[in-house]
Amino acid sequence: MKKYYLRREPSGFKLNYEKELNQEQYTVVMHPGGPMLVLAGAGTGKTRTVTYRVARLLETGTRPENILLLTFTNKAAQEMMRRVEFLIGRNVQGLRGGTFHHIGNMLLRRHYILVGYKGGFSILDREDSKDLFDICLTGIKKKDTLLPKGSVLSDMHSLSKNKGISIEEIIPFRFPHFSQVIEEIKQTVTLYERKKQTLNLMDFDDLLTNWKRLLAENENIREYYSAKFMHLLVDEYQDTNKLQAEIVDLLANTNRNLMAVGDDAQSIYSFRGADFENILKFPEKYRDVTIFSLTTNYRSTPDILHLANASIIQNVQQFPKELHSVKNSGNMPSLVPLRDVFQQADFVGQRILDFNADGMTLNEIAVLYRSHYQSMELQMELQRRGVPFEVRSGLKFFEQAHIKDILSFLRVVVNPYDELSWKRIARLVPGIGNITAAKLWDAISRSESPLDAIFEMGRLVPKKAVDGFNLFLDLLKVLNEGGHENESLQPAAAVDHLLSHGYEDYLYSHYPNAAERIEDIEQMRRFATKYTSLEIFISDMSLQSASGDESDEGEGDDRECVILSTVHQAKGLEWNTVFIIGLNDGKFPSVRSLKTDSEEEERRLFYVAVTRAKDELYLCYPITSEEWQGLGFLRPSRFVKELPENTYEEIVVEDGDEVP
DNA sequence: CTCAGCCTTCTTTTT
DNA sequence: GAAGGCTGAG
Repeated sequence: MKKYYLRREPSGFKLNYEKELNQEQYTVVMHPGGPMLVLAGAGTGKTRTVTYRVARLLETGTRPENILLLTFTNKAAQEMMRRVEFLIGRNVQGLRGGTFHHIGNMLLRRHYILVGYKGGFSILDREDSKDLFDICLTGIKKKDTLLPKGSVLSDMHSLSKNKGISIEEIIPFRFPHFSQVIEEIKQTVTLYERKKQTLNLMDFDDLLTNWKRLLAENENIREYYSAKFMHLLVDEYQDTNKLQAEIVDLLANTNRNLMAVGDDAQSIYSFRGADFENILKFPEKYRDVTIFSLTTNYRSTPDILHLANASIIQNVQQFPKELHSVKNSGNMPSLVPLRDVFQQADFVGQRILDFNADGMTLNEIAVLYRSHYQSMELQMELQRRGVPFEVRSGLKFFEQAHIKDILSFLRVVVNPYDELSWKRIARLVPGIGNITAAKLWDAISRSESPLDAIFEMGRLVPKKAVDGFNLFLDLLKVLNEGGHENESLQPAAAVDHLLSHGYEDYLYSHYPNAAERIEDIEQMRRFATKYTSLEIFISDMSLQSASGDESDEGEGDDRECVILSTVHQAKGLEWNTVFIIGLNDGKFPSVRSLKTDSEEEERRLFYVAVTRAKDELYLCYPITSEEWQGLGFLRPSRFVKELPENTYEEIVVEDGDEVP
């Protein structure tokens, strides 16, 4: 169906910028162009400003395809585009927005030849990258050498790529333990790089490095895209890394209409190479920059903001700033010592029910924590009390074994030289383990046409596995032929076929929670119906950040529920009432980050958590613990202890007369 | 030599 | 609850 829109005259937008924005926001939105740095504190209407800015650009005649919006999550991008459309009252065709990885993926699928790749390359997620490193290690590792494991190597390599620091420089600095084996590590990395290229695989970092190479090494490409994207808007600039900043610089090359939005106080991704020097040094890099500050907070009560300000002020490295609230004073934030994690769960559960009884919807309540495992007791407690909740942490949807299994089948069809996927799916056949899978791969990798050759490999398989292997071949046959002939096999049909021709049985025989897993795959199938290309479907799945949930039009699944989330995933969101649990020294801040000298980053994380709350804030910490090592007493978090006493009110919790 | 199943260990944060 | 290591069965 084709839609026609009547072109409106510029005034047709009817946006009253002066009325709908405050003075600070208004100046940003109306600014003519050039490099802009917008320092936007928490809750100061950052999204609003960005979306109005985009609307304004469109209104003054910029075409949608000449605007690029780079965000931190796909969700943020979608949200912003949705709001732009709402503002101007119609669909905006051609407006580009997404994460760096997403846009990189999109461009590289168009220009893969220029970076030495073949079409249909697969994307390695964290675990794949780790597995591939382990494979590379087997060739290099000698008996007594103390080489790091694949997972460590993967981290090391990723950090080096994202920070633009070589391996030999980064090891003494971040991984001094391995200073003796730098040569071996370098060999392994080289092998890894080569393998990715021959197997037609890109890891997450390659989506950035190859994107940068594409722009840096090809003048015509650089000129084309930097001319095309007349206006660049980068959200969460404080969490970009060196590589991403370089890409932005290359893209801004021609027009220099670059608007970077961020808040140095909310930089929480340095473990991933984010460098908030990017934001601090932005003015040096762009001398003609105009700097804006948004300091009026619309979200939180003055009481909550007071506490947040008192916390962040203890950081040395920052642009000092103070947010002021426009709301009326409310309740003091509560500090709640609890006996142990069970009492903590009990307290939070009961408080939630109380709020709910007073008429607050559950959607306005969130519980935040530093690490996923801290939510376990609470999950059990909420279950027990019948409080619906949604967990937004832990294993991502697409990282779960059953999802990856399905994807691996699809991946070998698109990229027949995907070693990891071949090995993965081969091992699903009963009777085939690592050894046989490796033999199969060995034969596959030598063959001209793996998808044909695999059918001749029956003799490599042990007798007891033959039946299973034949079923496996049948499956592949359907997937493959459907794909080749006339592209009749749509992603959704492929998923469906896998499920109904064996994988369902596999799940039932291997997992007690097979039904849930099947439900997940069903959801994936539904999601797949939006795609006509396997290749695009697979890469989108790999880059999908949201936990697979709420991919819109999920049939009425927006039942009321409490959100449980890590602080990292809560960035950019807000709730009426926020509980922060597990505020103990060693947990939040975590011991590991204290060792690596990132206390300030942990404090920023605490700041992010606190500033999610609109009206009610609870800071909870258990006093004792029955955990394995440090049995006995826990100390309250330093972030709590350093708070001035006039910023909170302490609550004492006693066991009541509740009958179990 | 291969595989599967049971055991222990250990939980940062994520595109 | 998951992932890796060890052991015993085939």
